[in-house]
Amino acid sequence: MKNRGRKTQAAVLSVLRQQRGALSAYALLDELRRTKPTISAPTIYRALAALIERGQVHRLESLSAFIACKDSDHDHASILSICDACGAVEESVAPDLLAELSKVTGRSGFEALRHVIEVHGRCASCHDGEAPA
Amino acid sequence: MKNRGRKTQAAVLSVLRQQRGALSAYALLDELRRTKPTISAPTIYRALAALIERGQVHRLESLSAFIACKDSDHDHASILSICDACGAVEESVAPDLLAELSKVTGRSGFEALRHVIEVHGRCASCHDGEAPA
DNA sequence: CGCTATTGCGTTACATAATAACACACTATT
DNA sequence: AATAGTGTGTTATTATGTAACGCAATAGCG
Repeated sequence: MKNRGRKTQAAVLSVLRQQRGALSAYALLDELRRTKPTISAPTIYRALAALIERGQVHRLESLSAFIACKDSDHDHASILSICDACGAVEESVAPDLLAELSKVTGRSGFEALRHVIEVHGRCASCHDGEAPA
Repeated sequence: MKNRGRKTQAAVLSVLRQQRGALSAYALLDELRRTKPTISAPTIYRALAALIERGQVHRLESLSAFIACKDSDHDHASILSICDACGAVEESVAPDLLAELSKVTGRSGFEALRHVIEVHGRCASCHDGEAPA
């Protein structure tokens, strides 16, 4: 049988999709316990690992948090914009930029295998809403 | 007095500089305890915060680890190449790339304030040394 | 169809990472 | 010298992540 753990994975993904922002593993845990009180950390982490492997979930390294991937199809790494005010996360794709990045790091013979690109700042709404003074 | 905590910061920086790769906060702690057995976690974290603030230390978000900054002068964010085989970390600077990145994330009105760019892979030595089969 | 080996999920229990909150030391000022 | 103020060092706790074990589900075999 191939999909033994898929139930948990589906539940995790479903919760993540309901969120506007990212969720820490333990926030996710609390959420999932509402319907399945016995669930525990490694279960979550394994589900997350599988989902990340398949590109359905991103881990935000700089937040130790997780978010559902929006666009279903991409093998390429994402650029994640994180609003530090409201927690909203936006995905961008820019293959040219990644190629450029690999070129820069490759100058010394480094072989790039995985790109982590996270940009912190303010989203449009939070930026506009700021007090001008 | 302005430099009360500077002793600790200097010690932390000194240890980090002796390393080829990055050090976790607790590895750093163990190291520092050799000369100052009473030192503890928050002391380290505060020293690291100050050093990071001044740009003398980088935090590797994807490793939860820290490394001394090589080139003394830069306000701009670094691109960090991390060899997953030997742990070596290399810094690159590419202002054009950062500008480009800000442009991409800025399409939706996002204001970029801090860039986290970490590239995992193999450094030149580890790449060359690999078994071809 | 039941028995047994295999695989991998779920859980318990623990390790690592980070920080809140308190107590004290040093400095500057009167 | 006494005192207020600032920030450091420590204790204790919270958060994050994982190793290792045991069990459930399945597939192979008699």
